[in-house]
Amino acid sequence: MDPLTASPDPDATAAPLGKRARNRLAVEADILRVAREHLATDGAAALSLRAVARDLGMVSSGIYRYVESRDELLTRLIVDSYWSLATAVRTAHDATPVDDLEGRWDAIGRALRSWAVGHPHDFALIYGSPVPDYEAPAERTEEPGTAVLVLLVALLDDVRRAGRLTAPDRLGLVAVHAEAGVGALLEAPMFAATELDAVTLTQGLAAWTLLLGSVTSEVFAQLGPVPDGRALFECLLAASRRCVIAPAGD
Amino acid sequence: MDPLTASPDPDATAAPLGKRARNRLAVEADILRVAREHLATDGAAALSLRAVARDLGMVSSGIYRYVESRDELLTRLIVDSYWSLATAVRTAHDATPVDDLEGRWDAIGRALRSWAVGHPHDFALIYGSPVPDYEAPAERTEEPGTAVLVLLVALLDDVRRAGRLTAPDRLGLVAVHAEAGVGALLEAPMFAATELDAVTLTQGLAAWTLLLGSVTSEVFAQLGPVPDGRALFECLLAASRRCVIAPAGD
DNA sequence: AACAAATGTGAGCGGTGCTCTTGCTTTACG
DNA sequence: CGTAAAGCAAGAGCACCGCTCACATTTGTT
Repeated sequence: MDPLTASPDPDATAAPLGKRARNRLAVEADILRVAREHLATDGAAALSLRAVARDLGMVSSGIYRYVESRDELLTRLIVDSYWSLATAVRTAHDATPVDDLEGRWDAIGRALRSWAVGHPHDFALIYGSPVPDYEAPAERTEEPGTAVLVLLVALLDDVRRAGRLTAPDRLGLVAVHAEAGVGALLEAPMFAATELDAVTLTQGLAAWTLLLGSVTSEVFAQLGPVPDGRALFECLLAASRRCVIAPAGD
Repeated sequence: MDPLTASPDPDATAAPLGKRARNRLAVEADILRVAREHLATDGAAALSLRAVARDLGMVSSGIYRYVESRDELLTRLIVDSYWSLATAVRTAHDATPVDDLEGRWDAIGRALRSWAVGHPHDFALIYGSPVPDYEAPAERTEEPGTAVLVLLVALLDDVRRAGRLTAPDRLGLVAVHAEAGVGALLEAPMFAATELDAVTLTQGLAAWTLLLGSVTSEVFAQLGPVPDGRALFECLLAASRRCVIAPAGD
């Protein structure tokens, strides 16, 4: 089991960290590790605090000294998964030359797919049906949850700046609909450094929706058994790319 | 609660149907009705046979006379939802003139969305993350599950026949990838009456993936709060339509 | 050494899916 | 018509779950 965790450690307190505090961190890490194992083998719905405690050799009630509730554990796993995905995608993206726009899109898409295929349950945790009666606290998931989108927005703006944007009418986009649909979103801080308009953002959303839909469809086997998932994905990846980036000689 | 059910009744046995058999059918219908209510209010994961039995005034063990297990009840709900969705989509589609290709696509898309928005938990049951340790028996879900796809395939073939197909290179489709990805699928009986090739089918899958992704994204709120979901959907619907149907004057 | 905070422990509550046995009622058949 | 079979309601019970509480123990600090 890979560590999966890579959340940046904002407050690297150099406090001495007594024996007790150190042990607490270790136990918390153990809990998260075992929980991830259970998640990977049995899925989120089957995640049981009692089972995790049992695996760690502690009494069932003891785990509540370290984890507030099952939902809280789920939240930690979700945040963890978000970071894991974000770093995987970012790593792949950053390994591609900035001026290779198509390459950057493909890198993001392929990284997303391979992460999702490798961590299907984690993927389901963040992009699957929401767990009933549970809502991830926005203040903890917002940053990692939008990390991938931030990357996409930057790429989208680079495409615009390079004059490589696919013509919106190729997607049949109606400006007034796009404005109504996502215009207000452009006020978000995420778009502060960009010069994106509603139509372009909508193009980006179409591409992202197609991309995410491709991965979802494959991971959740929504189309039943497909001869070659990888090949099909390459086709859909190309289609999603074309939603935003026009072919070179155009 | 609308009946939701509309599965065709293939064997309308005119058997006398004694008192006992009649009661059994009534109880089974009651169970499904109450289960659907619970599903609509609390979601699939919170569906409890005990709670359903309690609502029906029967002892917890009694419900097992009518339902084999919780999974079996889930299967029935899934099949039910499939039929409900399929008839909603089919009804909307059939109300559109056959030669209005764009209209037919839009009708399917809008019907899908409005059904999903109106029955979010049922939608999650069908197109959400699969329930762990549970796999819907293919022989019971295949027919209703592919009903919508059958409709799309027919439309796709009509588009091809009308010479209105979007040029595949607009989607950046690579023939060899498409062949590897979905070529073998064309052997399925679903495509018997059509003359579709792998590339065209892949186009259709791209369009469907984008369409389904749009709905999923909205119902599961994957993008967070969006100003106007309806307007955004119209944009993505148009984009998905353009994956298969070229503009009229082309 | 003494004290308070952090931690470990086990019992217990109400909930779940599911099985089994015990009677009772309805149906079907000789 | 009577009897045997099949269907059914009811309850106890098993193992699991999330979670709480009172209590004992350990630990770090004053």
